[in-house]
Amino acid sequence: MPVESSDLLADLTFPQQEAVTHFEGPLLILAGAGSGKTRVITRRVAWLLKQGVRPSNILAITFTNKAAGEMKNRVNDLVPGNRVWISTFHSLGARLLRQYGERIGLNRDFTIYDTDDRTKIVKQSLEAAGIDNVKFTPERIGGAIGKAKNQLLTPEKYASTSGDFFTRTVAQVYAIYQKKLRDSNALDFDDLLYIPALTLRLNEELRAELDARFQFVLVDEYQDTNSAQYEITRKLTLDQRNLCVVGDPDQSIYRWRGSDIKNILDFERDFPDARVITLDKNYRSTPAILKAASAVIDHNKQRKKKALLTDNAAGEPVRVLTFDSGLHEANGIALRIKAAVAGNRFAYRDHAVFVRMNALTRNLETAFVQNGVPFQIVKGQAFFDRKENRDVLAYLRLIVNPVDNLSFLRASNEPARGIGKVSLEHLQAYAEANQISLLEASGRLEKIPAIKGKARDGLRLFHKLIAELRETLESPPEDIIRNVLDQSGYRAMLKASGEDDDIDRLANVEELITSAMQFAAEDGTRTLRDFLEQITLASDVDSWDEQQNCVSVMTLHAAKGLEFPAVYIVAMEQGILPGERSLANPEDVEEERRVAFVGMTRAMKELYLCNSRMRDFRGQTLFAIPSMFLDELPDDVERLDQGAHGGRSPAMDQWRSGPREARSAWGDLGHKPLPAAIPFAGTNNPDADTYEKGQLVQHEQYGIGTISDVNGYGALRKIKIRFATSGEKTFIASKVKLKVVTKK
DNA sequence: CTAAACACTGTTTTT
DNA sequence: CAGTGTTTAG
Repeated sequence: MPVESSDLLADLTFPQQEAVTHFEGPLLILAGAGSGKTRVITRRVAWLLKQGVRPSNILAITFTNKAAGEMKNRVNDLVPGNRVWISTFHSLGARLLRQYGERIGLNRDFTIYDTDDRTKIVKQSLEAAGIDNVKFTPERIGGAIGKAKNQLLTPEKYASTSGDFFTRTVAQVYAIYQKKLRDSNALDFDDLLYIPALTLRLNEELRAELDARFQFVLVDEYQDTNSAQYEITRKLTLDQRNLCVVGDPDQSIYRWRGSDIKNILDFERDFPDARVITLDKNYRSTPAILKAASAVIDHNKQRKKKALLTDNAAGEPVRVLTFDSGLHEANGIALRIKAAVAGNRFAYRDHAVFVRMNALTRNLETAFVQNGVPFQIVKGQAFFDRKENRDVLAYLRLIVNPVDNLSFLRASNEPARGIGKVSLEHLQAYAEANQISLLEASGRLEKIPAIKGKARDGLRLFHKLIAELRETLESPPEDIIRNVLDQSGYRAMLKASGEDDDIDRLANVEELITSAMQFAAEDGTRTLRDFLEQITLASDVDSWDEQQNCVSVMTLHAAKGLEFPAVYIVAMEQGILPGERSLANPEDVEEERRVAFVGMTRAMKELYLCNSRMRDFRGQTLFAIPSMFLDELPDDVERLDQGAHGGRSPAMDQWRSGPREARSAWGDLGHKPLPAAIPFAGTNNPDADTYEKGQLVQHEQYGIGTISDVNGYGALRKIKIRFATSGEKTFIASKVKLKVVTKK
C-alpha cells in the first residue's frame, strides 16, 4: 500500500524531517550514533520518489550489501515496485563496469579477485620479475598496490613518484600485476573503484551521461570513504549537485583501508552552499551507555566536541567485568546471557558479543557450546573460503570467464589429474609466448611436446571438461554447480575417501548448491556470474541471520550500523583494544578509541565491557593490562571482579593476594605504550633460568604439572609444561608464575 | 607426480 | 597454534 508524503514524516523529529525534505542542492547530515540515520536516508529516498523524481535517477550508496538490501526493502514498502539503484561502492563499480565496460575495452564477464587471489597474483608477478629473495611479503606488496589504486595512481604514476627500495619494488610488481589481471580478464577489489573513478575522470562523455542519469546521489557512512570513492562521488555530482552525504566522524574506523575522515570534514569546503543538518538526539541507548561512550570518545584530541542526548529512561549501569582468563571470560558471558534469558529479561537474539580480532571468537565458541547457548559467528567469507568451496568456485569462474588463469591453476588438478607443477610451467610458458590463456593452451597440447604422459592426458581431459561445462553456461547456477561436481569427479573424490573431513566437505559443497539455488530463486534473472559476484563482494555482516534466535558474535567492525539490547565487548586490554600495532601512533589510538565507541554505542539497554587478567595468545598465556579506555569511563560504571567469586583454584587465591611487589609492578606499568605481548621489563621471574626438564611445578591456573621441555635463555626462555588435567602448554619462563614442587 | 612429514612464520580490522 | 611452504620418500 503506497504511503502519502505526509506519512513519511509523521513520526520524525523536526531535524529529521528537514533532512528528508531537503530537495535540491548539497546536503550534509551529521548523524550521531543512534540518531535514526538509516531511517532518515530511507525516508528521503521515498520522499524524493513521492516528489516525482524518477527511480532511475536516484543512486544510494550504503556500506554493506546487507544495508543496501534492507534499504531496498524499506523503500519498497514505502514506494512499491521502484527500481532505485541502492548498492555499495564496490557493487556499484562492478555494475557500472559490466554495463559500460565495453566502452573502455573491458569484457563484461570479468572475474573479481579477492585479497587471497591478489596475493597469489603478486607472488606470480614477483617471480615473473625475477624478484625472489626479497623480504617484502606478497601481502605487503599487494597492500601497497591497493593503496596506490585507492589514490588513483596508475603503475606509471606510481613509478614516477616512488623513491625508496620498497616503493620501487612495488612499482615494478604493480605493472606486471596489472598486466596479469588484464590477461585473466580479472579485476581486484580496488579496481572496482579505481577503474570507474579514473574513467569518470578521463571520459567526459560517459561522466556527463552518468551525472545526468543520477540526479540525486546519497552516500551513507561518508566518513569512511576513500579517495577513489570520493572521486566517484564528486564526478557524479558536478552538473547535478544534489548530493546528500550522511556520516559521523566519530565512527570513522577504516583509516587503515584508505578512508579519509577529511572527506566528511571538508564537505562544506567542497560545497560551500551545502545545507548542514545535525542529528544529535539518540533514540537507541540509555543515558548511562551514552555517558560512558561519550566519556571515552571525548579523549580524542582530533575531534569536534559533540554531545549525545537522549530522553530514554535510565537503566542499568554500564558494567566492567574482569575475569581471570579468556576462558573464564567467555564462560562468564555465556552464563550471564543464559541467566538473562532464563529470567525473561532478554531473548538470545537480543545479545551480541563484539571482538576486536577474529581469533578471539574461539573461547566464546567453546563456552557457548559447553553451556548450550545458541550463537552465530558472523563472518561472511568463512564458508566460501573453505578449500572445497574455493575449488568449486574456481571451476565456476573458469566457466564464466575462460581466460581466468588463476582459477585454471586452481581447478585443473583438483581432483588430481596427474598435472604437476612442471607441466603447468610448460603450459604457462607456451601460453605466455603466444599470448593466450592457459585454457586455450591446454587445447593445443600437440604444440607443447614438453608435456607428456599422465599430465598430458589430464590436461586434455580438463580442457574437454571445461568446454562441455561451458555449454551449460545459461543454465540455473545450481545446475551448473551440480554438473561441475558430477563431471569433474570432485564429488566422487570426496565420496570415495570416506574420511570425516571429506564428509564435511561434501556437505559444504552441497550447501553451496543450496546457496546458489536460494540466490537464483530471489530473482529469476540472476546468473552464475551474479552469484559469483555476490559471493566475492559479500561482507561479513551480509551473512548475519537476524531471524535466528541466537547470540551474535562478530568483530567490532562488522557491528557498525547495528544495534542490540545487550552488548558485550570482549578483551578490552592493551594490545587488543587498542590494538598492538596502533599503540605507537596517537592517531591510530584515536581510531581504536572510535572502534570502542562504535561498539559501545551499539548497545540499547545493557553494556558490558570485559577484560581478563590473563590471555592465551598464539599458544602462550600472557598477563594482560586492562585497556586504557576502561580508565576513561565515568565513575558511575560498575566494576565487577568476576575472578573473586567461585570456581577458582586455591593457588589462584594465593597468587592474587601474593607478594605486594610483584603485583604493584603490574600496576606501575600502567598504560605505557607497550604491547601486551612483549616481555615486560621489571617483571622477570628470578627463577626463570633455573627451571629444568622433569621438575614438578604448580601453576596458578592449570595446577600441577611436569616440565616437559625447556629452551632458550633470558627473556626468550620458554618452558613447556605437561599438566595433569589440561595437557601441554608453553610459557615464557621469565613471565610464568610457578611454584616448584619438587626439584628433579 | 603425490602424499605425508616437517619446519617455519607470523598475527587486526574488510570490500 | 594453525596455516603455509618446503623437503622427502614412495
